[in-house]
Amino acid sequence: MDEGLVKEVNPYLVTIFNQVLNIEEKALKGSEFKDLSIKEMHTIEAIGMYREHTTSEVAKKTSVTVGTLTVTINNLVKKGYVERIRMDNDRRVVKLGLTNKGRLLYRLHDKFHRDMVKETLGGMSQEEGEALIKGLRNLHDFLARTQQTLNE
Amino acid sequence: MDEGLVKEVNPYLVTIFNQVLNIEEKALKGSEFKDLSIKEMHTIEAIGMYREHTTSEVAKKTSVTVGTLTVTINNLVKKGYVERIRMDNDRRVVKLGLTNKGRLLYRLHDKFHRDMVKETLGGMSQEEGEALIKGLRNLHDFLARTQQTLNE
DNA sequence: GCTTATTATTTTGAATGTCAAATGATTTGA
DNA sequence: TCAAATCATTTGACATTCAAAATAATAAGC
Repeated sequence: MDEGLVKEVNPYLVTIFNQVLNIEEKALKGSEFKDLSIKEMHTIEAIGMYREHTTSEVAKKTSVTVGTLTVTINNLVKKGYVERIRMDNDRRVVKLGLTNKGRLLYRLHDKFHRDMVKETLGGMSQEEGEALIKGLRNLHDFLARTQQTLNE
Repeated sequence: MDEGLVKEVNPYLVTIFNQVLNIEEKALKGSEFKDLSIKEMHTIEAIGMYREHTTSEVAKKTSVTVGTLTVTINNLVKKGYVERIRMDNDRRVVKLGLTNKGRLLYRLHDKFHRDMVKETLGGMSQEEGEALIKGLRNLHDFLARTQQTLNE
């Protein structure tokens, strides 16, 4: 593999990271959902459209402790985006779900992501698109392995 | 462009973001630089190896306010990674530079990024690698345009 | 040369995000 | 039954962040 490509990929990755976070933050602040931070947005994203995730699961997905998540959820419940449902078969367990307001926001955010990806793939052929996916999959798998190693 | 690809790219991007941050955080904590957070690490990355960036420039690059950056720099100076040099020709301006300790860390972090990218590109042909770059470039340009629009 | 505006940075106060440890509630298993 | 395990919440201490105000230096206009 050409060393020049390696040099080129790195700055793109770094910049893209910052850009995405920055844009999402600004888009939120300019919308009807300005009472939310980007962290809260991503918690809503992790909860998702279907009431199937427990506190522990969402905490793992967002890489925070359950204690931190509980605080976040308290705020989101207060603001009307999330609801807690305690399970009847095991009353220790709480499932998290989005309210109608939460769902509306979820779809909006999802659309932003879709548009971003569509734009990325726009002007690429089917073959190039598949190569991009392959690259992302490689990256994803490498990261998963690395994460595994660090947790041992 | 195939709609299926769009659906596949999105989850990869989201997961990759979280993975990278998580791994970098853990790698730091397990190294001799455990007195640094991931945010501080990225500030050092933005300052770079050559003493040429002002406070304002680095703040813009890392997407925080100058006030926030000043606080961060205060800590990094205290910990011995960064030094401030006030310019003689315009004494309002402060240029930020890395100390030897800072440079050592910078190179270590840079190596991590390079390994990550090498692994990503490993097993890909030259053509596939170029497609990945093209995708990243499209994404980067789209984000830059979006950011521009939001700032108007 | 003075006054005013501009530019660059720092300080401050308030809100949010974070973790580790302690606590509460419930279930499981011996 | 009751001790241990599991799931979630609360609490206390810091870290991170921004907006706004304060400070400082320089430039511009008269």
